[in-house]
Amino acid sequence: MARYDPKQVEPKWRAAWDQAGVDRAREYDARPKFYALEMFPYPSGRLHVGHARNYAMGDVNARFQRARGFSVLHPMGWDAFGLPAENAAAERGVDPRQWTLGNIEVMRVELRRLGLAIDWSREFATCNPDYYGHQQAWFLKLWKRGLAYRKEGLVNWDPVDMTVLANEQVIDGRGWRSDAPVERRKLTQWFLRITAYADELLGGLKGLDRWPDKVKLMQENWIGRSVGLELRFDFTGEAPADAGPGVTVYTTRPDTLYGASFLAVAPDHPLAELIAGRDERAAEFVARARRGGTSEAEIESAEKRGFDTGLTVVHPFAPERRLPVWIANFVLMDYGTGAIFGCPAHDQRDLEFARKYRLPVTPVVLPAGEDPARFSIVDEAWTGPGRIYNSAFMDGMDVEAAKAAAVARAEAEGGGKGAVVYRLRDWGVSRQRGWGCPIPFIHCPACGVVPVPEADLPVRLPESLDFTRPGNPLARHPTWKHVACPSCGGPAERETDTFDTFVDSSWYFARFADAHAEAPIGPAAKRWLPVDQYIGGIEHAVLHLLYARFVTRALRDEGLLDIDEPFAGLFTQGMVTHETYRRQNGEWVEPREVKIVSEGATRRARDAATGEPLVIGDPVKMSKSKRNVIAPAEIVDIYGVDATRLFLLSDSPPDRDVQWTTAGVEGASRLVNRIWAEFDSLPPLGGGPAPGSGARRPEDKLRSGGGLPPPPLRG
RNA sequence: GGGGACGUGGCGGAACCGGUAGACGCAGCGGACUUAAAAUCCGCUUUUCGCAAGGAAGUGUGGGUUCGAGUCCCACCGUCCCCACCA
Repeated sequence: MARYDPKQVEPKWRAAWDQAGVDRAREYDARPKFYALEMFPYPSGRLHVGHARNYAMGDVNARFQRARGFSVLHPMGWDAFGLPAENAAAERGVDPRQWTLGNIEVMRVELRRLGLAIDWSREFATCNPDYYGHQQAWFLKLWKRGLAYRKEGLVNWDPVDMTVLANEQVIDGRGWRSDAPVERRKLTQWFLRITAYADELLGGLKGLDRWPDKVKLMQENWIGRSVGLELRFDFTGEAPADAGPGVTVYTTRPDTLYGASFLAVAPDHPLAELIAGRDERAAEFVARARRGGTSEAEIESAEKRGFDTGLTVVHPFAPERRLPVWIANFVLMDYGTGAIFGCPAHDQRDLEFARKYRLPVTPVVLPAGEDPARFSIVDEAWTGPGRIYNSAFMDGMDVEAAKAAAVARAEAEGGGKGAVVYRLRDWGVSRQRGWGCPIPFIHCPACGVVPVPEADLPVRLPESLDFTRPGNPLARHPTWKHVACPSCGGPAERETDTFDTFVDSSWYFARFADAHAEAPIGPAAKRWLPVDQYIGGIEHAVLHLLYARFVTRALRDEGLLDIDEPFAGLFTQGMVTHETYRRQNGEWVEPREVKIVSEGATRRARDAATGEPLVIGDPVKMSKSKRNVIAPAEIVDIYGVDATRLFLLSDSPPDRDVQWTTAGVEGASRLVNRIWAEFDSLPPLGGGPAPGSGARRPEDKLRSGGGLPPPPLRG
């Protein structure tokens, strides 16, 4: 065979590998284990070159580790619940299950064609009751431990589609499908208590020495630990009877307490709601503040607005001072205590607020080199270091010493205590969606929230659902939700919310380790976990990777796992980009319709059919809207798997973006051909002359000066 | 507003602990093979001066440390990413 023909060679070896079962992971194997995993795909229906690059990397690693003598587990499955299936159902009337399973069939064929060393015997899809039933089982266990709970919380509510949206589904303050302004709405939702592990999740990062620093830093910032003081300001005179003795605020700057000129509570703070219930103007203010968007533009332009409740509190360190209590739109209910003390001299937001409502501005931190008699705050709050003044017992201290002194005094006088607060919020896992894992609970008018008995798991989705109308199809299904209460036997209703799909992906790696086990996590998980090398996109740096780290710990405490960290090594690969092509009228043109002409060093693009000149745009992430998507199947057809993979892995460092170019894959293809020709020209192993090349021996070939130079010697 | 990463030929990029800058690939130029082309193979290819031998400059900009800096330090310019009314 003179030339390499991938169409002949590749199927032969794929079949040989399959038959020999070389990719099967063996449980009983004396060699040390290696668990290689790439983030499993959503079955969108078509394999993307980004997938091809991701799985080629994982495949190279899996084969390399096997060659090094490890017993390798390298599985594959499908993150199969999610919105695209519902959208397809709504738009084309197809059944989400059929749509999803059909996509899996197509993508499995495409993946297998890539010749990946995957143990397909462990394949599963998260939309299969065999998988999600186990998820329901461990969720019930976490509920019994108090790690899963229901509470009323503020959510992004799409008033047109009538569903909660994840933050990622809110684009510039509007629902991504309906384009309706998203409201902040109070809704009772299921939560997982990830905050109980905040400290451990933060501390655990230190041990992850095979994770990119960038990802660890992003998680650290996301968890956002801060040390400060919780302090109660007591009401003066007549406060509403049910308002309690005062308002508890949280601050990281207790050193600036003597600069306080007001208190402010969030519009959702119980006190604000209490006032709103008695005062129409307050109610109006609260309603308006709640409507405010969370998009970047809105926050930047959002004016600081407040409502004076008329209540006053006593300054805990200076009882003669009275401070007004405001409701302010810039105070967040779900951070700290939902209430702050305003120190305009040393906080920019407080300063803007104070200027608008003519509240006093008293500096208490003197920057080095300033004269205390002359120093004043104009437009910019001073947030830097300095010496404390105007502050009684803290006068003369530096900022850090004053913080400690203020906390000590607040604790001694009983009104406050040092407190560590995290930016991290509990994980809201409820979605009003029909194509997801049902949350296994039953609402009984007599018994309240009752767990589905373990024997009744899995709680299966009904066979058919109506996705053509907005809202949750499970909630309006005629029969599905009506059940007898497991506790009293009376009529009751199922929970109709389903899990956020990040729950599905928070433990799949553990299921792969014992994919057919009776229990959610089988005994073989002990052998394989943790994942030794995990590979995926940087876009999951926080959400998926943090959720998986949390669930691993929660399941460990439940006795299901015996590891702290799910992924010992992490690698984040770059995206595959491609040039874009546009007509003069701005219309995007697909690469396959473009002819590239080189004129000296400059490249020009023309429409391959009409010759119309096209504008070449910078390489950007492949997307349908810019029509610059390359389907791996077409490339593999032309160049074969090896050339395609070689190009994707060699043209650019794996953690950086790679620009897809036809010239590049052609170069890779030439190399594959040269290697083939080199070996093809050698005599067969049994001796005798090789066809067409004379009786050359390998040594002659290496010495002949032709072909590749010898590799450099390395230490 | 806060945090982080990165700036090297026409292009993607290499250079590991501070020690020959530009590996490898693409594009380009020249040659071999061929009636011709494709394919393949060989050579050249940072810029600039020079017929050549050879010389000079050169890793975003300006400083600094060092015998020696793409690499370390400071400032600036630019690009990208993450978070963001987080008290």
